[in-house]
Amino acid sequence: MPRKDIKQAVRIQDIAQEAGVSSATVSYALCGTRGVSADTRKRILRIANSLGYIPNRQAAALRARRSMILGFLVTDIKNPFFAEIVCGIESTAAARGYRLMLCVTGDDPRDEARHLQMLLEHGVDGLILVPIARSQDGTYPNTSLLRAFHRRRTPVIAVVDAIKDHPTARITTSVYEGTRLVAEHLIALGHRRIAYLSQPFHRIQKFGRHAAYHDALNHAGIPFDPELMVEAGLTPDDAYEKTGQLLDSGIRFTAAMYPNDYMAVGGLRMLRERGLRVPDDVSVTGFDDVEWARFCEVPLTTARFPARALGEMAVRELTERLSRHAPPEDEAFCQISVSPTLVVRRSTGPVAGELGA
Amino acid sequence: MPRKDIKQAVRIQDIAQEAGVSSATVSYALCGTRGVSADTRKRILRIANSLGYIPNRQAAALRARRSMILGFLVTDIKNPFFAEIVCGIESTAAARGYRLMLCVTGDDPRDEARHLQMLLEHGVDGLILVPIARSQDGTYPNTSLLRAFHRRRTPVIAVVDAIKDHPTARITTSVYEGTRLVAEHLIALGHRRIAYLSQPFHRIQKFGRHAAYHDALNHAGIPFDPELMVEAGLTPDDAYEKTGQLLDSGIRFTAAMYPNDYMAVGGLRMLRERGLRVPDDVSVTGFDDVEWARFCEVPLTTARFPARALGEMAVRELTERLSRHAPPEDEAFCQISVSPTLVVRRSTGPVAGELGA
DNA sequence: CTGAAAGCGCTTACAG
DNA sequence: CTGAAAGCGCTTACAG
Repeated sequence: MPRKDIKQAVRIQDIAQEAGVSSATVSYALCGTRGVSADTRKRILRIANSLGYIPNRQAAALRARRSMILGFLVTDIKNPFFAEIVCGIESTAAARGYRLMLCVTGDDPRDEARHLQMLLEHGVDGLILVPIARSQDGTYPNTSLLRAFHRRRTPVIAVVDAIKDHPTARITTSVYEGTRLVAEHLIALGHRRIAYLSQPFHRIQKFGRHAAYHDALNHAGIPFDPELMVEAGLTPDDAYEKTGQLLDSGIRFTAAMYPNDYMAVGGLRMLRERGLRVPDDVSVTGFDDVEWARFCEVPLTTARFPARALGEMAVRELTERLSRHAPPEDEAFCQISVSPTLVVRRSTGPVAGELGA
Repeated sequence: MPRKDIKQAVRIQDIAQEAGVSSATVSYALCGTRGVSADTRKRILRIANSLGYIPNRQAAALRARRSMILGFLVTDIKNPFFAEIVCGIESTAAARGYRLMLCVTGDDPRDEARHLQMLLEHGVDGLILVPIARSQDGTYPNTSLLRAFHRRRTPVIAVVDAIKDHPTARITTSVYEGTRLVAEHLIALGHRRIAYLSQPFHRIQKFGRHAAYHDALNHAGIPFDPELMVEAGLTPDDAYEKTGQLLDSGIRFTAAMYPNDYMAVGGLRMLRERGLRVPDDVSVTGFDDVEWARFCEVPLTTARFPARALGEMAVRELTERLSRHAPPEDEAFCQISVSPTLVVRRSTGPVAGELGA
């Protein structure tokens, strides 16, 4: 028994009836997919408006095979660098009529798999992902799911990091360049014992951060000391911990590099708690140049990447490809690497003494 | 002409054929909506799996009138407080089988309207929103859109802020309590000239921040000085600016309150640039207790609200109501106000001298 | 426990 | 410029 008080949603059919035309005509008038006489169109629009018509996107999606939804899969939204990328993605997508389905993986491959599966089920028109989740062996664990996107002709674009051993479109940040820029800045200031509070090692790319660090030292004739290379988790809390352990170990260093600003603030805090002055006692560097980097305790020297623009570019590439009905052959339709700029602030300075020992 | 190389998506119908049963049985087996003999079920699941079946949620949504999507409308995702709420929402939603459609309004009522409209069109099953967008006259501008959600029996829950003059469910942070806690902490430290770098005034609630500030002063017998109440935008940059202008004006104050941590870091920076020590010269307070608050230049005294839990609660209320098929009568099915805890860190201290003049 | 069939609200060839 | 009709892939009464 249908309840009288539940107002049924108005459909295209209702407008058609009211306007005395077919539902096809209403659809064409509303979407502009085909010419409709000016009179009829105006009448239809007026009626749609007066009836409070709200198109049903599910139905449209089912029939037209496009959902007008983009998926974004990210490891951690609390990292302000990713938050800014989301901003860029959301606003650009909205301007083009797309909505954003947001998935947070917490850097867990199984979570990423579950989310990719759901994104497939919801029929997103395109996928942007930060594919940081890697297995311990360094390979990317979810290639089979990505292939499912490919089979459906759903374009996929990796952002920030590329996907290991899988040729997809990507807009990556040149971590090699950035790390090298930062390292050489420190070396130029006279630092020779530079600690690197790095990411989990299995996530490091072949020609990535570690390579840049090594090359910079090598180029300056500074021997590499493995003791200075410390593995840390991707949060300020872990950077804080690991910095403390490094100080406890008695290993000498005059500068500390962090793989992102988010972690660098954790490091800064530990140094302060141990009574060390930045940059007088230790120079500190971040990576990314998030909004907060210049508001830090000591404004951070860092490598700047245009986070917001990264998100905007990703959406542009995706939507352009969607509107082109591009041939599915070139999975890697976009291969961009964004270069950083070195931003020197107060957290770095010339060497004074050496820390530890 | 259908291309041979395009592999058609496998449908329930294909599984049914392979298994020699009806598509209804496949649907029941997959969703568990009705009993299916153990044998048949097992066979169906095996076939679905081997065929790489991916359910089409658009079709299911259209028929069953539930999209399994929740909408979240937020003013600014770069504010870490909101980023943390998103975390709570996303993980809780995912655990219950819902995806998240994220909309960022930038505190613009027109943008909010556009996004609400799209959320309606996409048929979200529930809506969580931070309804900060208000018109200049202090009323909430998008009530008519919210009524459209109500007509569809789509539950709506406001988070952080309530919706002015519109009875919806809500999980708000008690800004009155928080502000009062912070103000009285400063008063107890001997401060009498407390600047308040407030939000845009038209966004202030009746029994909100300003009332708490006034009451705290009043209670302590301190006269209110309107010069100390400064209107600022909701970003660190604007807080930075306005703090500078306040210093330039020569108005004396020994403490500065900010309406959130995000803005407080902007204030801290300006104070540092002017050579003022915190808390020796000026005490500073934030609001929210975001992750970064304790990593600040000077760790912030602030009022802590459980951001992540807020998001989790909102999703729980929403999904519980959805599964209950609750009567639509009580639009305000949830009326929770979360109380803060005062977190005292290094940014506040006893009065020394007075600033300015 | 199972099946045949209607229908969710659109879009889009097909025909005029 | 317009209409009649098929169909997207599901779910769900209805009937047995």
